[in-house]
Amino acid sequence: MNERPVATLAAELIGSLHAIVGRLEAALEPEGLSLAKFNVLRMLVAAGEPLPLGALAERSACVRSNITQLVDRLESEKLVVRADDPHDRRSIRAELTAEGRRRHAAGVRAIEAAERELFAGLPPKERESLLHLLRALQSPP
Amino acid sequence: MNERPVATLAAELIGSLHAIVGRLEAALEPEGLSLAKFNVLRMLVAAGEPLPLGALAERSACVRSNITQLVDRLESEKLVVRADDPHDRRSIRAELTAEGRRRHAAGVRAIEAAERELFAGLPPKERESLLHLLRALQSPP
DNA sequence: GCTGTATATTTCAGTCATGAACGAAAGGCC
DNA sequence: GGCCTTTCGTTCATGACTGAAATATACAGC
Repeated sequence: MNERPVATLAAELIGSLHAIVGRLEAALEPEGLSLAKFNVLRMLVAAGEPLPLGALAERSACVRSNITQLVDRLESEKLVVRADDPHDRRSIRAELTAEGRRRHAAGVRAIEAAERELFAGLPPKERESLLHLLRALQSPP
Repeated sequence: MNERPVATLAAELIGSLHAIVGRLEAALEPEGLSLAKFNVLRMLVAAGEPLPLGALAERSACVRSNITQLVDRLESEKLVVRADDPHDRRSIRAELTAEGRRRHAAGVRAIEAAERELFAGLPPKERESLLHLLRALQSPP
């Protein structure tokens, strides 16, 4: 007779996850970064080379126009530059600047500290469980 | 030597949040509602009476200006109306319209279906575990 | 070589969110 | 009554995100 728990669960999940995002965002803020901007820098560092905007959109699981604007902002802060792709004149690649690398490094430090603090109260075994449970939610059998 | 798992967990949490929100949002979309708008309607129905915008902001854990705009949109769709508070001339209360109630009811049906589907693969016991783990994350000991 | 179709980015309009600054009203205090 | 501070809602600027429409280039098939 109790239809409520499911709804309560969803609301709480969203609330908890929202709080986590907020903490990470707060950790990045002193470095002048947002999670969105940091993620773009992170992908560029991981790739080790300039990436076409479409690739960034794909890896971020977001729409292309979002990346256009995100890169606009990053470029206006001189963290990346837009560079032509010599092999495809439609394509534009985002390339890290030296300052972009520095900010990324600062971001990594900030976010790792925040994550250690965030997960400090959760033993590794329980972290595993949490991961499994969340994954179970995403792939309905 | 492996510093990565923590970061992976956080990324995964954020991914899950996005996935869950996305599914609920998609369920609401055919009814012409977003999660944000639905939540306002939900609070008004739960309260059983018109609520001051400040109260809505507090219960949504968001800033007041956000509610101002949300109520602007809801009002332009004729789902709520702004009514003066006779006891406090600063205060403005959001009041459900008949259409607002109908849309809320439709939203409840849509979102409950989506939530049942979302949690179908997760036995009740594991739902509890998930909740406990997330709560443990929020209150560092 | 042209034509059509697909791909890559941008632009624009709209939603949802934040924070600072503002005007209006309420309430406490003397 | 007249001040001072707080509270309430709004406005404005900005960020992050979406989806539709426009533009430019690439490429396959004829």
